[in-house]
Amino acid sequence: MKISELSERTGVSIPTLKFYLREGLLRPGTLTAPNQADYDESHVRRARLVRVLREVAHLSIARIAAITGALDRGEDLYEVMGVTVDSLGEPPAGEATPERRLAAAEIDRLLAALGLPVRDGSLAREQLIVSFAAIREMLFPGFPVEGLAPYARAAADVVTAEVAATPGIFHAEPEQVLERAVLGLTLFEPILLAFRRLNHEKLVAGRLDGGKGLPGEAG
Amino acid sequence: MKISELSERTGVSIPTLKFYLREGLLRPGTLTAPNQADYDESHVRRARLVRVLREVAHLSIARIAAITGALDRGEDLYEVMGVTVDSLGEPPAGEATPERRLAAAEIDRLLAALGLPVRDGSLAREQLIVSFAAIREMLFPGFPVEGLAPYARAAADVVTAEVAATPGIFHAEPEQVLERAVLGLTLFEPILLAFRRLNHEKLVAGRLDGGKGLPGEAG
DNA sequence: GGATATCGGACAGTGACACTATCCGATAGT
DNA sequence: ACTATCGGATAGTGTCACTGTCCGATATCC
Repeated sequence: MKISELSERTGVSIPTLKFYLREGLLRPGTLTAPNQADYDESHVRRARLVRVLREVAHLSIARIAAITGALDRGEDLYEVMGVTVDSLGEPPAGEATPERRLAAAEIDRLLAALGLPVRDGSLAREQLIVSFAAIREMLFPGFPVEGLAPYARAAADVVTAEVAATPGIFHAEPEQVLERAVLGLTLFEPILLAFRRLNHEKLVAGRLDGGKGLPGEAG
Repeated sequence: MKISELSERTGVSIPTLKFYLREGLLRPGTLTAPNQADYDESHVRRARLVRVLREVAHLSIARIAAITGALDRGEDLYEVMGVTVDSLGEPPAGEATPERRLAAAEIDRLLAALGLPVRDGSLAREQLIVSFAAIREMLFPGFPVEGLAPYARAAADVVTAEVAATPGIFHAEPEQVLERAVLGLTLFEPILLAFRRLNHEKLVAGRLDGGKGLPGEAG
């Protein structure tokens, strides 16, 4: 198919598809003439993957390029998941303060105790460190690492449920296993967050007219 | 204190503080002369709040302005939490397709069954809808809304643990209850996500070599 | 009390980002 | 043959979060 059909099938505009081609998010089509290229179903799937990564996971083009690069290079599942984990969210912004270094040591201890992988430079690890340090600095001074255990447990529960719900996932065609792993990792994140946010809203709503714990004007 | 001291105490540069003042994230100091202003501890706390919202939660200036606006207007806790929930993450990018409208109806049904608040225009609800629709479209066609229940349960568990861990939180000084609620909502999100991501990494690592860790070059 | 540093405030400029527009000569479809 | 569309290259756009510069006024140090 030509680029116009690819555009119609995916809802991505032609200039944007050209941009994705330039950035390497989309592999070039097969040239049938110096200025005619042929795109196939894999391009359709890829364009949709890029769109969902942009619009649902809100990843930058550079980070999507890292993921599609790993996919196109034929990396194995572990490598692709690592790249994807390192592409979700942004790298930490601040500096490496002493507090953060202390937090890092404690986080590493906790992760080891939980049997979770501690890749060097893992973005998930970095985020744990900066969030934990910020919690200690601004919210609960002296907060213990063990206080994070409920989150680790909840996350493990969710992943266990995910595995139970998708028994055959590792037995599909190899090319699509990787894509589906990326999608599974990213598409359920907003759901988990949304439920937590709504639970918080529910909590304060209950506080307001169950016990009138309201600190507003009434003080 | 003057702006230079505020800058030193918070680690935020003077031009950036001026920018925050212009954008209304920081209330103006008390003028002691036409070109001399006095800042206090509330400004220090606010500047740090803005920083953590930028660097840890990655919120845009406009969204932080919505939160600080609610704080400064003296809105009640429920209102502030609602504004904060609507400021976390980005609004959905795509269009309202028929699939999304169907997804919306099912999500609303699920939320009602779970007793979660369904404010009109709630960003959390929107994110549930677009993610759920994307899951159905690209990952698991025919995926039932009930499949989201494990996420709702995990989120509820986490919030329950949070409440249990912070018994006195609603009895602090009113001004700080709101700030702490915002911080509690935002600072623990990256932690929950990070643990899920690491659990996924662990899962595929286990898949690859039956329990070993890294696939490295040999993979 | 005079020199110098810093002040608050206004406004312009910067660099990154994600597209979007325009132009080109070549090819496809009728 | 003629018009629409093609792929590819280059340049331009709008937004965002700062950052830099300038101003006249005030604080601070000798």
